[in-house]
Amino acid sequence: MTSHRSQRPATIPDVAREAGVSRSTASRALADYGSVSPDARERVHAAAAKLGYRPNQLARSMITGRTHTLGVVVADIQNPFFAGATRGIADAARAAGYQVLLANTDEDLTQERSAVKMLRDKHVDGIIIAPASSSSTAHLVALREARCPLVLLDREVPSLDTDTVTVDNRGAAEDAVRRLLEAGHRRIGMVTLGGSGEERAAQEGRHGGADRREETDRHRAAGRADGGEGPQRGHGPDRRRAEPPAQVSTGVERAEGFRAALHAAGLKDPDTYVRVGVHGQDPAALTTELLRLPQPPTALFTTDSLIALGALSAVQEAGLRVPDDVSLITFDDADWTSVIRPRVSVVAQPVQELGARAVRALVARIEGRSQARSEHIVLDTTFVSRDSVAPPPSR
Amino acid sequence: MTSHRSQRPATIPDVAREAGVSRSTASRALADYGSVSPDARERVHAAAAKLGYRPNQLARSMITGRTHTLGVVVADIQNPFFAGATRGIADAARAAGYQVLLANTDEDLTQERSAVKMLRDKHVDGIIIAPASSSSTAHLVALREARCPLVLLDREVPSLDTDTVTVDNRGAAEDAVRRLLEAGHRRIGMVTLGGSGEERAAQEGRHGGADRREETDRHRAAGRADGGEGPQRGHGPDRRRAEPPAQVSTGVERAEGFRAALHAAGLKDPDTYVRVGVHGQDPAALTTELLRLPQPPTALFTTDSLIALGALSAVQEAGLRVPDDVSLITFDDADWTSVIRPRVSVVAQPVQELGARAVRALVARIEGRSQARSEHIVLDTTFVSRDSVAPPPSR
DNA sequence: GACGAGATTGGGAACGTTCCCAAAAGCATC
DNA sequence: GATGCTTTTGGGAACGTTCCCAATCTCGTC
Repeated sequence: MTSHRSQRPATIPDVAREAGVSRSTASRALADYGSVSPDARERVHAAAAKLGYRPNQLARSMITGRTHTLGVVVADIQNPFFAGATRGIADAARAAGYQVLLANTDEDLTQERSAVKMLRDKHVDGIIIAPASSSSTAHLVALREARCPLVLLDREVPSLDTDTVTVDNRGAAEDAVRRLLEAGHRRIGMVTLGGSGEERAAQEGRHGGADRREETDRHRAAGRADGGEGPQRGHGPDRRRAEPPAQVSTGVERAEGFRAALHAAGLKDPDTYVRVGVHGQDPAALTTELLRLPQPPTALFTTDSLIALGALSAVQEAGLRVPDDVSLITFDDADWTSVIRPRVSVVAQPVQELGARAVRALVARIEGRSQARSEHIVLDTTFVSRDSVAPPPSR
Repeated sequence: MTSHRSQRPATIPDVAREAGVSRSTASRALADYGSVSPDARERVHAAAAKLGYRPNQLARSMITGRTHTLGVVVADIQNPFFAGATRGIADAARAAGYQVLLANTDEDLTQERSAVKMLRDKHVDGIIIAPASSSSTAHLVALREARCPLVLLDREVPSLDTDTVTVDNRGAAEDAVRRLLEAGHRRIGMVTLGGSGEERAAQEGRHGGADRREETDRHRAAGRADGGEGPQRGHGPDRRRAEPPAQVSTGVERAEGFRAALHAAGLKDPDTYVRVGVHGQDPAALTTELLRLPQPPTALFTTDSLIALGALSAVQEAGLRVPDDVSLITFDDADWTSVIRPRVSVVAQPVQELGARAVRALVARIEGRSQARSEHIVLDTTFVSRDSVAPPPSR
């Protein structure tokens, strides 16, 4: 086969000519629709094999309006969480007959917007996105208006009516923190990273200097610790920059769960030990800040495995030990958590499954076999109890 | 703008009509080529903005023959090495104005072949691949024959004349092992994973027809695994399953470096402590096998961070400690290697840079600005000395 | 006012497919 | 042999763009 080693790849007209039929008949025989006589069908297939014919998907997409391609927009493929989710997406997409066009945004809204634009221009059949912001969502709204199927992965956007695949972040965080409380901890720290520096600077109203941004972020992060829940609001008029909207829903929800647990235990000022950094910031520094407090936390709750690593190194740097001096629970069951000593107790998310379900929901939407109402899939997390939680040190 | 919220997205004819010019003029004004009067240009741009015109890249690709899309085929996006490389690829591609179509093959040749086929059908401008096999490469050869730009990432295929981006695996491995030797070790184990189970099963001869080709490959690869160095050949006929062919070039080269170091130190039977598993196999089990030997190795060399994790857990399982009982060096500076105690000494590869260089080489090839001869980029590894290497225990 | 050079413009074709529809062929029935 | 039905076939158009080329316009010069 493929004996004719012609320069130009064979097209349907070529195959038709070789088989002695018309374009239409050849097309029907190859795509297997309409009616074709057994004889013609066979000749066409033989000709196609002989010429090494491969259908041009671009041309096909032009006509059918379908590319069989899914756009995937994530913050950071290097984060094991997203690597796992992407893996799940890739596998499920392949199984469903779709390919994956990947964009990495580094939590940067500008990049996210341009990625979405590109994906639209390339006419992907649908998009799976872990949006960098739950507030700046014009590009996502536009997507919906253009009737482009859209599934939100891991993160939610309250104002957007679309399918989502998430976990119960609030509940899982509350459960994890409750375990720390049950171990006897009263001073529990939370370290998380949320939103992009860029967006925050933009929201602050100034956008010029790149380093001023850092500075605002810092205030913001500190401010975030001030709350966001109603009761804590009335700080006075000039604290405006002290009430930053938490950018990604997961961060917000986990913080809510964190607070709820503390609240239920009758602890006040739950945000004393909360540190929210911007993406790219060193979580170790944030942790060190906590550990240097006059009354440092005796337990730490971190919202992903990379942050946990930073926290761990800050703890070591401070000459402290897990779990004797500081207990630790983190979101995400990274590969090292069960090998490192002490093994780290984690809130395990079904990362691949999250991606796979997103694909299934998206494909269902694309292929028109799903109800009008948007679907909100919430998968279970699993608390994996290991050795990083102990009672607080007795002083 | 975009006041006309029409169902069908605007096309060039729409814009032309709105601006009162012809299709051609509109196209020229938008794509900015040929000559267009300032007046016409302005009217066209105004019309485009008003209608919210977005060029259809599919149609454009049909004409230009360029999709501005790069195909990326990797074994496992969840492996931090590939996650990092993919990250580098995604970033560099975006910078160069390309998008990334991702395929995950799980080291499975069948999947790899079909991924390559799909990418060709979608007319990607070029492909970056970390091939699962350095011997079964018909699909890659076909790619070359179709003049599809191709860059090999991380792994080489000797028989294929194309650009490659790698590190000096042999040298880096030799250097690492030499360090173990210098610390006084004489029994050094190597744990690696190579090739896919599927291919091996096929190569063992049981797998139906169509694979006889594969079988010949096996003999070749086996010869290669023996070192290619004459002296070590004669092991006797029945040791065949003790000499699994390392399928991917990195595995082979690292094994070569390993043997070269032992050889230079005057040690014989360098393969006594070499364990090669198939992809998906548990590296901990392989390690345990080594540790249970009557004369177990006092140092371990692993070829990626996931294997190191497995080795580490086997060492712990055996009640041994790093580095007191067993020293460890691994390829790949995963995030946890500097946080875990003891910190693990590693051969760090410039993962993102590897991906970025692959993109640059590929884009240069695509855009025709590279010489005819294929380019072999070899990046430097860095040995990061930490705390996992100590002298062997004195008995 | 005729001429030519250069800018500007618009129509037609092309890319490779699928889809629509009308024509042709096959075949049984009256 | 004409009629009607079904199967098979092929030509034309369409998708939305870019490219080619010839036609027109502008304008300065003799």
